[in-house]
Amino acid sequence: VAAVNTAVEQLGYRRNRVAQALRARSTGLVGIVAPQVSNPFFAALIEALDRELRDEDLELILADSRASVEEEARRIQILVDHNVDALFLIPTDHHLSAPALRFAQRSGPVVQIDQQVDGVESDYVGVDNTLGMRAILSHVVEVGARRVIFVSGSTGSRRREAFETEVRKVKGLVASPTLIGTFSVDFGQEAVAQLLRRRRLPDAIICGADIIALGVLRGLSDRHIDVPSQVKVTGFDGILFAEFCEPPITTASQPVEAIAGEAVDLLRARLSGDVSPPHRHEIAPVLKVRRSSRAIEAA
Amino acid sequence: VAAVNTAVEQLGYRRNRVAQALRARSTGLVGIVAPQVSNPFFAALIEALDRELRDEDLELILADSRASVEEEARRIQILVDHNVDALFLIPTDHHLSAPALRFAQRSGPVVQIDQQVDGVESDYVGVDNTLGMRAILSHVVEVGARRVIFVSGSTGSRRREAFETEVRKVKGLVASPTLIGTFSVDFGQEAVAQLLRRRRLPDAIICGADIIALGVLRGLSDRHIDVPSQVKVTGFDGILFAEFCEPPITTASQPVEAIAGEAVDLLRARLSGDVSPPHRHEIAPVLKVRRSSRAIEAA
DNA sequence: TTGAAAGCGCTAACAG
DNA sequence: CTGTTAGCGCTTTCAA
Repeated sequence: VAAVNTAVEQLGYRRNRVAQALRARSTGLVGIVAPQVSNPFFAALIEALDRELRDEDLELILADSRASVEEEARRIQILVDHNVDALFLIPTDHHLSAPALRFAQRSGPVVQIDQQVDGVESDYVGVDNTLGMRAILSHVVEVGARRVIFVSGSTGSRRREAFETEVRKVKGLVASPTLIGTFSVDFGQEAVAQLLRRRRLPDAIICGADIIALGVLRGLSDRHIDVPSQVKVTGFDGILFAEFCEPPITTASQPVEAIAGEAVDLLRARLSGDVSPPHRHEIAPVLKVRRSSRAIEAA
Repeated sequence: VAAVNTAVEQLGYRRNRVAQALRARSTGLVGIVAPQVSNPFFAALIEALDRELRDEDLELILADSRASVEEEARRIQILVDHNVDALFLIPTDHHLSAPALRFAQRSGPVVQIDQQVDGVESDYVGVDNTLGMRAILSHVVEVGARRVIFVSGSTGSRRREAFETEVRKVKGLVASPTLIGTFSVDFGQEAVAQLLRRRRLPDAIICGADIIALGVLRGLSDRHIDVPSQVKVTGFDGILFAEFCEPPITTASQPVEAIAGEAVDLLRARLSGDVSPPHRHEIAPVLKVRRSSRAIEAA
């Protein structure tokens, strides 16, 4: 019998995972819903999650929500229909994503990543935005900035709150009203245009994401405004390209591997029946100081 | 009865797609195996494929092969085990990926994207590398380059062949021996180090991918070699960040939406029973001339 | 037109 | 210890 088994399996028999899934009520599939796969930060995160999940014999079903709450809800519904064993969600909106998140939770474990929906009890893994903002702000004040402005996409609510709380704690900093748009290079460029319609440039532009900072740099360079001598710029996330642009961007770098590892650990625990209250895991970002915020030597 | 159906369904009934899949022998899942999700070109491609597939009621299972043939084979096996209805494959090696590709073909439609495996009959959608190389080479010769070198990752075989064929057709160009490494920023930097161990810089460094070009730029800038006045640099793919680096990189831009659209069209045809011989769809890239290859005004 | 039954491939449970 | 059976939820087929 054992011989038959061995022979048959070596002759290419593979058990049917669909039938298995029907019987066992477990597909071995995990969904991930992200606002934009082409944002290098999310792409890096997805790559890291994929790698972690491989060791668990779980496969990733990818769904891009295009930063739309409706699309997000739709994609979650579809993933749930496919009986994913669990779901990773990078919420699109800290408030409007709540119903979709709650719905997802009804059918299995959900781990929120990077962004947190307000007022919903749920597992979460992400970076500590307060620490990150504090590091960025104490750095820019150190290199001589006084007037600062925050520029971010609409979802970065926790990050925005962190900015607004921390900026008050740092002596000598004055914040102009925050500029909110989308997480895109284009918005970074547009933000510069908006800024220049005001009286004068701040000393530092604090961006909620590296891709926004990239656009800000381009907007400034198009107008022949030098970074860092005329204005300093910082990003957030630590994407590869923040290091390879000109000037390289100072950023709060998210430890993507650690986040993915922690997220999968949480998932594994839930899948093996852990019913303890939601965990919120906040991982410290790493401040990478680069030329975009360098102090001016001779004043 | 109809009333009951309506009522039941509105009360949250959803049919079980796993049971449906078992019965119908169709899961509604499509696999994609890519060498590196965090390469922005692949990320953009995956995003575009996801969008196209959404309209077909198909979901994407993502598998990163980490540019390893063994891992690629393993991931394909797993996707096949999950009964994906079809597979997109961005092969890791134009030769060594052949067994895995053949294996995948035995269990359903496969569309190769971006890279082609030699000697296997298979659907394929990608860019016309010959056209792209020709455009790049005639451009660099026009801006005064004479000695050129090709720097690429190991897989870019078609692209490399295109370079080596086309470079001979352009009057006035002389090619140094090609440098082959990996598709990464790091390799771009390393390639510059290797180049500088030789006697003298070429006039133009033709990179097989934008991310390599990014590394080349950094390697050159670290050594205070100016682009484009001392050496010209070109990329391939047209990733967003090729436009937002310094200097912006001249590149053969791949029309990602068109490629994804074509790939899904092919898939749809195969899924609805089309058994015509393999289609090879080569789409023309668009040359984007940027500062990294600008002619020097005053010679 | 409506309803019952069979079976997709698997595994847990139970009988021999 | 081995072998049979039932049933996961669906859809197709065939009968009433």
